[in-house]
Amino acid sequence: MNVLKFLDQKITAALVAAGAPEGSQAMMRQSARAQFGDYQSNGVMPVAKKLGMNPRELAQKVIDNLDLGDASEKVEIAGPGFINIFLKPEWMAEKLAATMSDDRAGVEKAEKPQTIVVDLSAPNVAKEMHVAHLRSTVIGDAVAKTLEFQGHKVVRANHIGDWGTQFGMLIAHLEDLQATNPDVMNSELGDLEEFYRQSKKHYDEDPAFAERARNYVVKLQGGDEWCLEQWRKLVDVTMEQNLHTYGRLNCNITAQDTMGESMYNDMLPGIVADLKEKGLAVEDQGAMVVYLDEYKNKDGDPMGVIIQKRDGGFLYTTTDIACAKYRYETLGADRVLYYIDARQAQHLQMAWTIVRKAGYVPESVPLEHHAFGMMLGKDNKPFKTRAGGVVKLATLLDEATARATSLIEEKSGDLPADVKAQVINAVAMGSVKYSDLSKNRTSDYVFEWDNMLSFEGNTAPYMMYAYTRVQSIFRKAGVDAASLTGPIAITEEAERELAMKLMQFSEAVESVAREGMLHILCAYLYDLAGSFMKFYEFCPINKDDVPADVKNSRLQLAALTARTLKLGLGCLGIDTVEQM
RNA sequence: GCGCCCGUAGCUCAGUUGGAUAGAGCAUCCGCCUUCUAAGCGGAUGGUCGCAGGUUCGAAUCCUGCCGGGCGUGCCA
Repeated sequence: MNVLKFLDQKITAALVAAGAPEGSQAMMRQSARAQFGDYQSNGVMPVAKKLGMNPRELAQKVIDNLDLGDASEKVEIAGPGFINIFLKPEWMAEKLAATMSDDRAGVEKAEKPQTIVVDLSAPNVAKEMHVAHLRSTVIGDAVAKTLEFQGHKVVRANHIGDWGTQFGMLIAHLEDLQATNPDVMNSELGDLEEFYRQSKKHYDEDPAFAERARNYVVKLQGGDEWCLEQWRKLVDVTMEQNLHTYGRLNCNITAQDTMGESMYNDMLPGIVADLKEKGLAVEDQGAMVVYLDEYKNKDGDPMGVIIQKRDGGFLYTTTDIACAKYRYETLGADRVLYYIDARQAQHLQMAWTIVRKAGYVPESVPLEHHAFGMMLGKDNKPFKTRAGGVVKLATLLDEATARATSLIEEKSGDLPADVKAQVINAVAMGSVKYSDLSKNRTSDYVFEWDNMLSFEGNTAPYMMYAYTRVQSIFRKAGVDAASLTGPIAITEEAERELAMKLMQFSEAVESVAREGMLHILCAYLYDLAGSFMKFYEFCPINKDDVPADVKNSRLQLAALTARTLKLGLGCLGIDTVEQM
């Protein structure tokens, strides 16, 4: 169940019964401090002000109209008019005992399942993924997993950069390489970054090569078979590598999810014609332009967005307009989430403004830009290596694996080889992902090896470790977690704290689904694991002097902890292991 | 020039959309393994929330102005 929602409904009703206007908010929150109870309502004060009442008097009237049944132990007014709610341990115990038979750990299925398109990852063809791609990939996939857990139909849309003028030089360069080595696709293209660099260099230094490249651009756009074939090779070899990386990262992004820029080519002429017909686009200096009053240019005039160049070529705004249209019309999206760099915010807003004006996607279908910040170096400036380049994502993952290997050799060298390999992988990939997921996605973040590959404190291994401790308890007890029944008793403080955390899983999940902020789920799981660690220290289970009923109760709390951690980490795309 | 974003402990970051005494991790220091895995637990140190005003019962959060940084701003994506 969702305790917050339950209390919010009760207090809201009581607030209205106490004379507050319809629509008043209870403003329920988890309490900031233990002394303020488990939950607090902050909604009385604003209402009292509006009504010209004494807030504490109104709070009292709210309490008089409040019926929480056997859920609360104490409800008190504090400070200027807060209402603090202390839940009854017996009530919590009863709810948790009921959750034992729920393999979703208390998270309800969505009332109205939606089709949600998640735009994510978007690597570029003929380039390797670098660390900046981590955010879009990992966050997008985790949100997708969370939404799927809620029962929504999710379409992962991998908007790869597979079109544009750069393909002329890439095809020309590929042609040259193939002339000397017919098997180049299978051998030398292992390093795409180098391939791209070489072709760019050639393009800049050799006029004849550049001329051939430009010619290929025209032919490619005109649908030339040979050019398309070369282009397809580049796309395939790139995506083969990227799919391998997704697999390493435990991201469920497949070949079927690849929906690159090129996919919308056929739609573009029709879009431009339609916008012109609707009077939204006009010709200016040979180009087709949409003027938007919502945005101003340097001179303070409405900003013009070019949707078709003078030479007839299209720009990425046009593609993004077509893309939004496609996702609504063809994919049947009820909601579209874009995990894209914050720098593209204005561009997306403009494209969507046009989409709305043209009526391609109704207002009832939200287009949400879930932006994230840039990657910075230690000097707080945009991140670059000493050579001015980028760190390849594969390099980061290799380094993580190497570090995890030496740590696990040191700490658990005697694990069977296959188990050990599994643990190394889970720890390495979990750490990298968690370091990204646990940060508020809207802010820039500093790339630091040690920080990103840390295995101590607020990291994925901490939670994985908590999980293995539960498994260890069950191995020692010789009990099957699934077979447990009977009453749960909450008496110790550590039990109470853990029980409260266990009941708040659904709140974290719903928050993620609403806002796409994974760090909220990370923070929740870290709190949960922390509560369990304390419980583990202070509430023994497999000890001779522990009464059978207490042991049975604590085993259930442990079992629920494991289940919640596994489900929660599952939403993040982080694996659990049985021992480590 | 205009627009958007950012500035919180030595470092990396939270701060539930205006709530109570600003919290974690790392680092530093002190305790805890013959007791279910010490990748852990308990405790300590560490803050003029960039600066200055304003709004109100209440501001890290909202408004204004500065300072500092980043990004974007018509024919790349």
